[in-house]
Amino acid sequence: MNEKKKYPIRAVVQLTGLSAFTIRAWERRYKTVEPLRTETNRRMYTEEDIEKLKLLNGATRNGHNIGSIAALSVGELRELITVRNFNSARSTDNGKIELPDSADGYTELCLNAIKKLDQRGLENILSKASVNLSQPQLLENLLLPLLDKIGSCWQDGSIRVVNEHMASSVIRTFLANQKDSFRAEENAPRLIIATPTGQLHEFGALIASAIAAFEGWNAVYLGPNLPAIDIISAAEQLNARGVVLSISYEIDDQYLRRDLEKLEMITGNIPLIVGGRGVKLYGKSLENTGARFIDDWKLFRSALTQLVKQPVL
Amino acid sequence: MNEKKKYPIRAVVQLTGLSAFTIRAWERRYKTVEPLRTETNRRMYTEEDIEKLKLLNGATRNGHNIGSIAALSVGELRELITVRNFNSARSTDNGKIELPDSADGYTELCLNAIKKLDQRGLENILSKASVNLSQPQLLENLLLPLLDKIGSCWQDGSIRVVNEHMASSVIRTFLANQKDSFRAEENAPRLIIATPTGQLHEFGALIASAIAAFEGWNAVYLGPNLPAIDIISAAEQLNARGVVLSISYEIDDQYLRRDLEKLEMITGNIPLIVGGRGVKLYGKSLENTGARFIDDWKLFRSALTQLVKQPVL
DNA sequence: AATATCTTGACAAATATTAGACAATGTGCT
DNA sequence: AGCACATTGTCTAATATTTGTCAAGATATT
Repeated sequence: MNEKKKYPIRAVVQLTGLSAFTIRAWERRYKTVEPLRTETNRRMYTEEDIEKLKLLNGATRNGHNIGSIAALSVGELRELITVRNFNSARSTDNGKIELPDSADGYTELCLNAIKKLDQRGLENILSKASVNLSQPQLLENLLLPLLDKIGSCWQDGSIRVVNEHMASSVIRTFLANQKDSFRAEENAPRLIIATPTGQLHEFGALIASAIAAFEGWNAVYLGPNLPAIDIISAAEQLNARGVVLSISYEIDDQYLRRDLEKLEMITGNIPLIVGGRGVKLYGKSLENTGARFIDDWKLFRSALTQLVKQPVL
Repeated sequence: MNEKKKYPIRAVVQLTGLSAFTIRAWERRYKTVEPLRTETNRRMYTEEDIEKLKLLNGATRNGHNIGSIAALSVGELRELITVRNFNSARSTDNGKIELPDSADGYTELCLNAIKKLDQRGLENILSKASVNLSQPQLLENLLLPLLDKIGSCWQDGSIRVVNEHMASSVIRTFLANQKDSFRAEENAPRLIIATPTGQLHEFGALIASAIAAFEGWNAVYLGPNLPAIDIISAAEQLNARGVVLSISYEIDDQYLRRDLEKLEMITGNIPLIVGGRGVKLYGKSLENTGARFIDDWKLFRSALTQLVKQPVL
């Protein structure tokens, strides 16, 4: 009953990040989308139109030229983007693929907004970035460096607690939404993501959730600071294909150590991936669980795709 | 309780942030709302009228033409504003959950999803509820009772930590998005919201943020667990019209007490509202700050509208 | 008496529309 | 390399529509 939601061009501009000029030019030249018109000749777009424009925008940012992809369907476009992303190693064109479209620039912008306590501004920048950068760039070239910088600025006193907390809050919901916007099919393989006891920083886990969702997993994010046993039993209850733990603190923690050692008996046949800066400290405690250790996000992606291929036991 | 309270146009202006000119023009041109009249022909608006106007205001800010959305129902408008994740056009609306009529029904559904660790289900129910319930109902009749129940279930052991954390995580981003849906004008009066040192539960503050945004404030949510001094200095830096602190724990905390006492010297002329269950414990520490104490959400709403009217010092 | 609200009509700023132009860039051909 | 050509985002100009704001004059409220 609600299939008749229509959006005027101004809303589309806000939603896609494209300029109205561009949208109209694309329509005129390539018939990308041909929105219905009101009686007074105003364009009215459907949600599907908008989705297609978003995808086209993403694809062009990644080096495709609009003229040759304009005719593709939404499905084909989605595939185009994920495929591109899958084997990002291929560099047929002359290095232009790297597209250093200044994720750094965004990082600076974000940092400024944070220093000015400009919550709204930070939200806006992130949302702009999310349409102008590819998902891996967004996470690995913008958010991770940003979180690093926030950390160091906090330590050298150039930002205060409030700034740090405000930023955390915004980034946290941004990441959660990021994950939601890539919802997989209902029956996609499930992945459980959490941070174990004593680990309060949940950014690693949130980023992992977003990546997993992007890679087509049905990612269930349980939250920070959870006992290992509970995590595993949740994984069993949900019939998960894998479990991801994020350990960020680089401080050895007796509790956590003991907690992790318990995993050994429970982990059963559910593959376990452990990632984060603090991961090296606990290698010994986890050696009997068959856990895979990862301290690099690219590795995480490939570990996920491996996991997909693995037979279900 | 057939509270047929009626509001004159002056009140509607306060509550919606629209000008009286605009409200009348909308009525004349698009029949947005057609309030009843007194015997002397003055417009008298119902609460539903006001909500619709608020929603229309929000939708126009999101790029919609007032002319083309004026005829939509309240529900359709709420749906229109929830732009966040409509990426998934393949939402598989298997109407297998029939929509409850009351907020209580939704609470039950949510609790079930939480017990089953059904993250996606919980998200879906909340998002459905947000279009079928008014904003006050959503917060006060669904989320608050739900949080209470989660708390008691957790204590009597009928749900575990994972369930509680998963729910927190989902509800938290839901609330943050709820706040974003009602973004006010850039120059709307600013309100700073935070929870002081030692207070980790941020739900109260998040709900306050959502309410404030709904009431037309430019709500800046700083985060949980912040030193009072930092909160106040942020308020000054941002030139805020008010500060809201949320104190949930009902355990007396020496640190917090001392921290709050410092507010006295800094609070200057920025009105301070303190709310939450734990608020009674600290009355004495705050008595010199002119703080207003609030332990009821309806009171919070009215306190906000009072604050709007207050002259800027 | 001062203020608030009502109706009607009107204005002006903002925004959308089309067609065409331009500059920057990439591509292909010699 | 070098040169013609194609691609593409941005922009102008002229026109039309949308929409917030207001003035004037009447009536109501405080």
